Amino acid sequence: MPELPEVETIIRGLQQQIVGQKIVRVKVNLPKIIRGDKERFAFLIEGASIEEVRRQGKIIIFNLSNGMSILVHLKLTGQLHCTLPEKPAIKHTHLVFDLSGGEELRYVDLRQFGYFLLTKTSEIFHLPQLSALGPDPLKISLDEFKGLISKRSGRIKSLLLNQSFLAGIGNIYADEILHLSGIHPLQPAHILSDPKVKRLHQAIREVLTKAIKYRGSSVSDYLDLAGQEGSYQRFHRVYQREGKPCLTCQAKIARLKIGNRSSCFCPNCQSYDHKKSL
DNA sequence: GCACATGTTGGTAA
DNA sequence: GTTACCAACATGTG
Repeated sequence: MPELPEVETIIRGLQQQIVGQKIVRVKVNLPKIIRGDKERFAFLIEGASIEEVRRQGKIIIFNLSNGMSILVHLKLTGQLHCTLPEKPAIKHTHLVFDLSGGEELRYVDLRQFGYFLLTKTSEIFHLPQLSALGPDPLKISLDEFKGLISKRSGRIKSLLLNQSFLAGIGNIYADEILHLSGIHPLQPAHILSDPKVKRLHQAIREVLTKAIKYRGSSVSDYLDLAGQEGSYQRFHRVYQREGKPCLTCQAKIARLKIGNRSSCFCPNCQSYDHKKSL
């Protein structure tokens, strides 16, 4: 479930708890999680210190003291846990870093879709995983956003999920953002009226900022570094609420498959634009 | 057991 | 470029 707010919560935890520590030892339980050179992965990072942790979109980047960087994508069910070594490893613990501070950083991933990718820090921006990402949804200006959206003819729901358009929004927040901005998920992007584009830009900031404040949404699996749930799911207005009354107008929340993803929305609150109103 | 659902994205084909 | 579909995988629900 980790989308931008969950990943942001995790990197803030990492910045507080593990930056500055040395990676003493690496245990790989499930090599397929490592992209690229599985054999040398542990060898190349043991002994290096973690100098910086940041994110780009949903990707977590660890910069190490030896000129290497680790990219981590949690995909659907990846989790990073920082715990004392005494704590028994839970099922699906695929990777363990022993840290000089005495704790362990563990990677747990039920569905095994996530990955760790080791690369030279100097080559990081040549990686397609990073270079293909669009701007950060919290940083893009309204004008920039207008420019991008006017060039896209696809359906707005799919566009919000497209990481090369904006990096970080996933299925939960796309549905919540569209509801807050009153836009139908099938709306073609380029014929949104100016006021709606402005509302959308605003809704993106509002939803993501508030979700970060509440440390993300724990729908089924997501937990933060300390194993704690987020609480933004309390504020979900449409996501996974098919058939329930809209919290704004009482109409029944509907669900559609759009681009193979389920989309929940209120047919009454969320309407289409035809680019006439300005 | 079966059918379908679940946070992501990468590859392929049209 | 867009779009649609299937793939990776484990588990839960009806």
